[in-house]
Amino acid sequence: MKDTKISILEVARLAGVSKSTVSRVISDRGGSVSPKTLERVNRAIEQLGYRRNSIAAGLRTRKSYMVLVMIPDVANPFWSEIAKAIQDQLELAGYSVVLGSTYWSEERESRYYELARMSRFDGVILNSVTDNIERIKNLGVPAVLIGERTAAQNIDTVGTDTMQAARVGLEYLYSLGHRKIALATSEHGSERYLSLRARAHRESLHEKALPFDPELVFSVTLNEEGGRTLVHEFLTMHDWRGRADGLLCGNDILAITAINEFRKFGVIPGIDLSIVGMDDIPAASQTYPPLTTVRKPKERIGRIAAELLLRRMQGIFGAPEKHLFSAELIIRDSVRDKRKTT
Amino acid sequence: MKDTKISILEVARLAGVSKSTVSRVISDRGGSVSPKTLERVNRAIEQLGYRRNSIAAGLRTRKSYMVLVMIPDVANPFWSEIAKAIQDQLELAGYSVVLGSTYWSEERESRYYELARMSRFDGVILNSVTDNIERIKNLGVPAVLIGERTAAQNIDTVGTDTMQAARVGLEYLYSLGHRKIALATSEHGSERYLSLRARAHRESLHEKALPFDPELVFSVTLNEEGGRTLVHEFLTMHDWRGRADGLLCGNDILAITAINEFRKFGVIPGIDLSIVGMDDIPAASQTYPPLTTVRKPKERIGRIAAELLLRRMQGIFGAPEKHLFSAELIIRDSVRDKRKTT
DNA sequence: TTTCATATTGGGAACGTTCCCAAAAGAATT
DNA sequence: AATTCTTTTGGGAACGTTCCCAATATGAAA
Repeated sequence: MKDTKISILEVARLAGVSKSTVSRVISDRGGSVSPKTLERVNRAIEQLGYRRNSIAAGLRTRKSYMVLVMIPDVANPFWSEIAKAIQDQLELAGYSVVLGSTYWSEERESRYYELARMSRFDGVILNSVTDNIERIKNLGVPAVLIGERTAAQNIDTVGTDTMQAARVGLEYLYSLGHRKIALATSEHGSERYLSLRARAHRESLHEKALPFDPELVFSVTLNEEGGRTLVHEFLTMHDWRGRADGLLCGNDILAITAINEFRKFGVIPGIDLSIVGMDDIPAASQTYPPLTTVRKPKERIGRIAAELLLRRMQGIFGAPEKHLFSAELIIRDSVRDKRKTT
Repeated sequence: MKDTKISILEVARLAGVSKSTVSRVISDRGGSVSPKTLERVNRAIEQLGYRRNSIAAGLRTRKSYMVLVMIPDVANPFWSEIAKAIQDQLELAGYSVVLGSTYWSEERESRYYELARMSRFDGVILNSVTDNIERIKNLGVPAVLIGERTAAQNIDTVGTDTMQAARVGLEYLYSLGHRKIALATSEHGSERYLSLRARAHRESLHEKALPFDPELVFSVTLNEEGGRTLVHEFLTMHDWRGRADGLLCGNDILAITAINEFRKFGVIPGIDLSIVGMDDIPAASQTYPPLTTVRKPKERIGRIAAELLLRRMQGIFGAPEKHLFSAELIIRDSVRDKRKTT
């Protein structure tokens, strides 16, 4: 009932030319064809409803024009915005983007690695839960890593300067008079994030000659559940009002959840406790009060990663590149100006 | 420097067997191989770092074990949850899921159609912006449509009963004493949504013998921008306080944005105006006040769609199936009980 | 031991393209 | 008209698998 396998040969026969000529017509690699035959071949294609089998073509050319973008959570706007930027850029160059969401599961991640290894994609852009550098190099195709990965020496990476981003938030809190600043971040995935943010936290305190209270460092996963855990732990901390006046969250999901949770328990964010997020996802401007956060250049990260991969796929190799962007403070309303007398 | 094309033949040579035998080992289709040779072949594979070229295999078998899931917006939790359910189900059956986000762009949609047509995927699950049935049938592979599509006669569809969902929300508002209920929905994509929800709205009013005020039907896109537009239009409506006491939104993104926007303008959601959303995305429980909404069975939709596609891909054809689920009211705090005296 | 059934192996022919190179056909130059 | 150059065409040979079928080895039954 359906199209029974019409290949290049059937087209060639109908058009009265050779398969090579048909191939020249359908593959845009500019083999010269006379206008007359071009017309004839196109008519035959139309008539037979022929469709090119790109699997077969890919077998011969070793190109699929497909790129795998593997990220932890497609439902997190931070990631989906990066993915969108990548997609925009790659499609301009004729590549199709395929999204893989690992949902932080190593098993899923392995699946996608397997998929990529099987010569299906021309390149991969990824943020790996498990930082298995060997596995990435083993893909056999160009790969660009997203995120700050100091360990990944020989791989192209594009990311934000995590420490700088954390410091921007901390400095702001300090500048408005906060002196007891808590930190909520994750141990999920690479431990480096924790240490980087934690390090920024500690260094900041040290510079200002402020005391370091280890209980003010909360380690939770960077999702809504983590946000609830955070608030629970925070509020059960002994004398928290005396101990903390500010809170820097590892991402906006955490911060937004925290804002809502705190309010449920009668703690008014931005009054009783100042909160600063990280990433600047769209929802950050929709909270009550709107969230002050540190914006990461998501669009830029995606675009640069795509450009870099594009170059690698064109065979332009060279020393691995490391792109590290700095983050920018977005002032909204979740931080109180403690210098003002109330 | 890298793996220079090691094929099945190199493995066969090293193991001292024929390529057929190696093929039997790597493709799990259970051709019998003696334990001894199995062992030898596996060692050779290991030793050479051989990796199966699934493009070549796919050319021969006409199977790719990849499924394309094409949805409008991967960043909307409603869609990403459905996608996740599909993924879970299909992976169980050995398929890999590839996500395509069209971001409501017809051009992107066309791209994905093209991709799917090129014999790269074994099946497609999609929610199409443009409801081009012909195009879907032309894919040449099994396809399952997500959403209520009465027009799509010959295609398998899985979705929620839009009218019933709308009615659930409306009935609830009515039962708590609301008599002037506004509706915010979209003209985006298929007009059917508008008419279905609008129809439910009108029918509901009619049943209760309530007057129909055409100005209480707002047509906006189902995203944050639409939410802001909605609130603006709503508040500039003449004598809105006298004219409306409830608002049913076409999806939660709209409702959540509206909640926040209303508050900005001093209108307290759940007190001054009751708001009901639709979908029940996670963020709905995080608003202030938490959003009363109508839950669609996202996980179920995804799972059933996947199971259906799976059956089709196994060659089990038959009459097109139409699965329509009903939605369930989730009561939170954005609707006021007007029967109580205040 | 012979005979038969069964399990295991190997060799070519697909699958549908593109690539390479040579041949043919035109166009331009002498 | 002969020569050279350029454009257009065609015919195998890949690409790396799986499939089909025949051939061989193995084991059980007679």
